[in-house]
Amino acid sequence: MTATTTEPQAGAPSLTVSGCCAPAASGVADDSAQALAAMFKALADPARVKIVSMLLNADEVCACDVSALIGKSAATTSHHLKLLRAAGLVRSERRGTWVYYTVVPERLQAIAAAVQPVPGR
Amino acid sequence: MTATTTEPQAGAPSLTVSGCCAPAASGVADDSAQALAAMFKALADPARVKIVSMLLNADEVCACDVSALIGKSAATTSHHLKLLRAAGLVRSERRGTWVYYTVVPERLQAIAAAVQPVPGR
DNA sequence: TCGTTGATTCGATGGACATCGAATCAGATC
DNA sequence: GATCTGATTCGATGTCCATCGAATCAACGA
Repeated sequence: MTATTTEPQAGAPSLTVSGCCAPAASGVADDSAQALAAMFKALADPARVKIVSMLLNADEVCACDVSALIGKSAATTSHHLKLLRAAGLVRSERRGTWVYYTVVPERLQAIAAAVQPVPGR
Repeated sequence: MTATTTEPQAGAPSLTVSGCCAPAASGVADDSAQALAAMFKALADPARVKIVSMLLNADEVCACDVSALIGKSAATTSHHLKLLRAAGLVRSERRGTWVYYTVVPERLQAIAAAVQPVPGR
């Protein structure tokens, strides 16, 4: 496995059903709901929220800094980064001894779009 | 407890630090991260994603319909609705025998804003 | 080649949560 | 008041997860 692992690149599902008028608010499909819930779950921890916050304010962050900034052990930090990577929200790149993390903007924008209210409502 | 319980109405925290230049990507404050993580956790379940999806596509939904649409028991449905209410993402209103749920747009927009990349980046 | 340092994985543990059946509460109707 | 129906709460249970210490892996420098 190389530095950047293969992550899910699902086409952004939206909470607002893209098709036509549902009979009585059918809602999103089962698999879409599952995919979205997985992304939300990846952010459902203060430590991971902080990590993504850091990445949003600096294009890349060294893993060695993450541990100190979230105040957790190296093992726990690696665990959180792994979950974020698995959710496709961040990417990792090894340069020599250090590993740098960057955000995946498309995925975050997908989340933003998912919770946006229907325009015509 | 009346129909509409008291829910958190925290001013939308943002993952992008609103203040000035952080020394080296300090990230969001501890309490803001916690508040955001709580909102994400409220959506970290397919059933709750479906519920919010329904509410985004219909201005209000009867609790009696929710149970059928997510395919869970009434008790479980009530549990999920309670969590969404506690997170301030939905509101409930009792009208006679039935309870109707509506989305809280500000809160969802807060989530959307939180994962939005910094404009000037 | 060896020791050093950073990153990840492994194993264990304590706590949180999704789920449901049963019980209870809240209105409405008779 | 009695009863019916919908909504919520309670208690129990099985599973998932956050956390850390220890072990392992990866790259670099002496």
